Amino acid sequence: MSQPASPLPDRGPTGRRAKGSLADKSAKRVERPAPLRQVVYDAIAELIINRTLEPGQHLVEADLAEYLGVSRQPVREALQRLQTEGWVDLRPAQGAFVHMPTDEEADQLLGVRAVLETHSARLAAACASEEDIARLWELQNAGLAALADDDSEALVSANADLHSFITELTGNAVLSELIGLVDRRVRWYYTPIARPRGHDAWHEHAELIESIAAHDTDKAEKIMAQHTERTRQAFHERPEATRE
Amino acid sequence: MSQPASPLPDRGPTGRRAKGSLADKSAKRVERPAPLRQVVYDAIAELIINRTLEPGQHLVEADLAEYLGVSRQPVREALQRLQTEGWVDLRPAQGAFVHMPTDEEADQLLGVRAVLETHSARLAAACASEEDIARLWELQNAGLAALADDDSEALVSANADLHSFITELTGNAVLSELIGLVDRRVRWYYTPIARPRGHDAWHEHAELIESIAAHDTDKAEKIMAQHTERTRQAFHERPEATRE
DNA sequence: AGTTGGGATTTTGCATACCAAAACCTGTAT
DNA sequence: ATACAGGTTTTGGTATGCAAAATCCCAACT
Repeated sequence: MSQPASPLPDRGPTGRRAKGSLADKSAKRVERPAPLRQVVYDAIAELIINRTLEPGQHLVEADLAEYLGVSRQPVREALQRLQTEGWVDLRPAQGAFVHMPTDEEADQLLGVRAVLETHSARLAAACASEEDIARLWELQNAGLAALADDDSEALVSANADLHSFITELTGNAVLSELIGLVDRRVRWYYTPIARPRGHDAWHEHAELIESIAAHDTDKAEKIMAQHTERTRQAFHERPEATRE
Repeated sequence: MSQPASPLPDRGPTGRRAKGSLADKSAKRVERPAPLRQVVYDAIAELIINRTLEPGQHLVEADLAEYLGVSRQPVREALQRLQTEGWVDLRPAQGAFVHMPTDEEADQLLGVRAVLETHSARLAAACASEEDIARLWELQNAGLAALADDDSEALVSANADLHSFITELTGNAVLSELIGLVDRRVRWYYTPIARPRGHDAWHEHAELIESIAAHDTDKAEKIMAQHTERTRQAFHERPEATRE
């Protein structure tokens, strides 16, 4: 045998799209209707995040399907993706249960986030362009506005936007994807401390952006390390009332 | 409305398993037959790793289902998990294509891996017990044996075992899960350089284990940073022949 | 040559129906 | 209370059907 033949029927040449005549970059595809499983995923995730579905609750496929007006198939697929991303636990032969967050897990997530974001800040400082910096200040101002309005939800969202833009600056797709995953989960735990932490956090953001603008990698790294570590501290010192 | 009522039928109390009478720790459940989707996942992943299915190849659900002797459903579910873990790309309305690894992506993966493993080494050095150390030396010897046998596959496997045990030492489940994900993908790219890199790598491992045994967190961190960075370098200097 | 256009075919995405095995629930007898 | 027996629910998987979308193929046209 000269080479391992595929056990699957031959489907012709593997690499389509061979010659790139029309611009490869900025390939803004035609708008495609989102697959149903994606819509279902978003819907269930939203129900979990806003606590409509409580931690520990048993999610019955048939019930979800009926409630959302779809069949069991997309619900099953959504639940499995929700598992891989930590929103639900899938117990064999028993089904899906809304994940029960523990303090220990939150701490671990915040720890991993700190490491990834710190590295991300260093890379971002190394390669941010002028317009990137401008965009950073825009996002910073959006956050300050939310802070002034005392809008907790907008604050969390603005924070996520700023951090996620920094990760994109790194040019490391793998890194930003990973941070995105961790951040979305952190956000769930984070909401209760967003308000008290807000003032300090956005002051630290300003320093961070300045060091990125100056391409001072060491300083950016250091500030982000402090920033994420303080968020972690804030979580541990959060008021009793927000604990389940 | 006093509290957001669940839109789903009431299924009684949410938290089963309330009172932890029997030991919660070391809960070694009854052996359960692996779900079919898991078996299918492993099978397809194996076919991809050993290059039976080539990068870029179009995977047709029906063909895979027939080949594996199952229906389309478990194949679909496996393919979707394979996507979230980077093995295949799922294009809407077109199906699954074996992921085509690029040098850039490999570099990004190795970069993220370096950050995570470095942090992991620090934590491991902080909290490794005597028997943990003993186990580390066992794994180290297994690696040296594979090196002596010039068994490339065993070498990659032993390397993965050692690194994965170190991540478990951290006691950070989130961290070890994430590293596991990244490592499995790195392994794919890594195989071609395992042999030349082998000798140096296992020498570095010895230093690493020593510093962990001495609970010297700074040194462990530093050595792991060098170790992973050198692996990254080795990848860039790999022989032409191994490039696709 | 090269490109355009229009079916025919294939494949996905989802719905529906059905079933065995496992887990759960309940009531009764110990 | 505990244990047991039987009925119900739920999962996990199979099979099938079908509309929409993408692909492929081939002939007609510059």
